Amino acid sequence: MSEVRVRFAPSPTGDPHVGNIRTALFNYLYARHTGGKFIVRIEDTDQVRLKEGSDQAIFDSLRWLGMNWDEGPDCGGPHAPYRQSERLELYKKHALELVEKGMAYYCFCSAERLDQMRQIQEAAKKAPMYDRKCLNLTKEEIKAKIDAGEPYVIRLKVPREGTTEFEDIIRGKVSFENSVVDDQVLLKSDGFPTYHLACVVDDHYMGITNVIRAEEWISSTPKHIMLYEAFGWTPPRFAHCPMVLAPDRSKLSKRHGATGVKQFRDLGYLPEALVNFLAFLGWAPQDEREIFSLDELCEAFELERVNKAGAIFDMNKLDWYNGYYIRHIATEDLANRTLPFLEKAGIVPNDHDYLVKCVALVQERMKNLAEAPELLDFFFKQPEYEPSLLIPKKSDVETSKKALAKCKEVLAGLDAWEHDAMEEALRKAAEELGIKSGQILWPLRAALTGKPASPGAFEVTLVLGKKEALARLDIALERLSR
RNA sequence: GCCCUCAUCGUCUAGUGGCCUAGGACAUUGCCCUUUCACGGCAAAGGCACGGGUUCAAAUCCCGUUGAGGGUACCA
Repeated sequence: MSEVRVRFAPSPTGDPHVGNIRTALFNYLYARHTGGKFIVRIEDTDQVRLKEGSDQAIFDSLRWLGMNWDEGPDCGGPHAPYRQSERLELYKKHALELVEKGMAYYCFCSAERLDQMRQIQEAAKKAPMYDRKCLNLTKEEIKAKIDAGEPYVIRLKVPREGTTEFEDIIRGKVSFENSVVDDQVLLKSDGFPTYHLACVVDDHYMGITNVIRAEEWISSTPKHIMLYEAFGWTPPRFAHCPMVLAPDRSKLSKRHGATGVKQFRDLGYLPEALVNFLAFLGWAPQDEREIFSLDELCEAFELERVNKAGAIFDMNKLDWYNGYYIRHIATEDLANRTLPFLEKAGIVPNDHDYLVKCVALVQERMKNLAEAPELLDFFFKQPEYEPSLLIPKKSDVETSKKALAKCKEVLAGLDAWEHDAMEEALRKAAEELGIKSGQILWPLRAALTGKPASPGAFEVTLVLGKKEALARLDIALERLSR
């Protein structure tokens, strides 16, 4: 058995969609699991949909998620070029070869005529299909039209009889009546190939052994198989992955919110979380583990275990994964990753050790990196808050004043600036005042953080330092006295 | 319309004829921990789309129905 070779073949139309990236992931995992090669190929055969900078967005996204490739437009390889717009001659040559063999033909029909034809067919409740008007043009007629500069396309001559079937790795046997397959355009009038021609030619010459792609391609697979047969090539093995769906079960699209990989990065998702989540959309291991690193996925992934049914992209689960990874990476690492988000919010931590200490306190509360500023801002500036925040439920102004004054006294007199001593001293203080610990700890915490929810009072006090803590207590006391 | 594909808790899924009284995770609810919010722990609720077969035995096999998704372009 020869080496597995798979490819991710996106068209450069912008920030890659998470659904496409999930397909890329499955390709990548299959390649790494089998010790095969993972190839990136840019399918830029549609000049209309091209978007500037897409190649880079694709490379960035793959790299960000940790998927590296063995051959591609940027790094080359034995079957370069890996950008279809640079292989036009090859496609044209093969289209012509099929015309020569009588398996494809020139078509001079205008877009308008095709449109009209389809409308009539639809009105008659028939499947829209090319009517083969140009199938029987004579050599002379064809030559005359070409010489006259008439635009043309080349169409595959699909047999009207028989069936075409294939064994899908995920779905098993899939079969189509040839009579429902249209005479697909192979070469467009602008000289570019259609996807169908280009991917078959490239997959053949690039030695692709397994075509792993989304379910939406099932219906075009018979056309591809016919092409392999027409050229006399052995088709690769096919595996059609389930679709990634929106919560309403429709195709996940922009109207459902974030769909691009870069969007998720900007929203504060960790690549580890996105990878783990995406891998579990349509695949599950044999055991009940939920947490897998990319390497562990490579180890465990089996194409045969991929599900058939479409999977809804569940943000809740993604959030859980993200929170999980945030809690489990090193604090130092997390601090570095929050930096861009903090800076964007105008928080510029100049003391790295201090930042790490602060991050440690919010690590188990953070669901995504974008929350870092609102979780951490009070560590870097005096917080704004309503005085009422200083008064916990079942307490009152006077008690809070008393408590805060006592805090000042206790903290100022504390020699050992560490957790246990502070806790002991403050709890004792509450006892002396005859109030519950919550009646002293809530005001303290609120005075320091300005938030109803935050890390614990002792931890925050410790990190903020004696001087800052006392200053904030003064401000709190002042606010309560207004 | 036609063609293809699919169908287990709300969601992602385990399950390949008896280990299923259908397991796990997310979400939800309750309790515990607790100065708050989280985290963590414990518990609860919640599912084999429907109808026929086959079989001693079916979530698992077959047929049909329904529903959902995809395709039906000189887009990929």
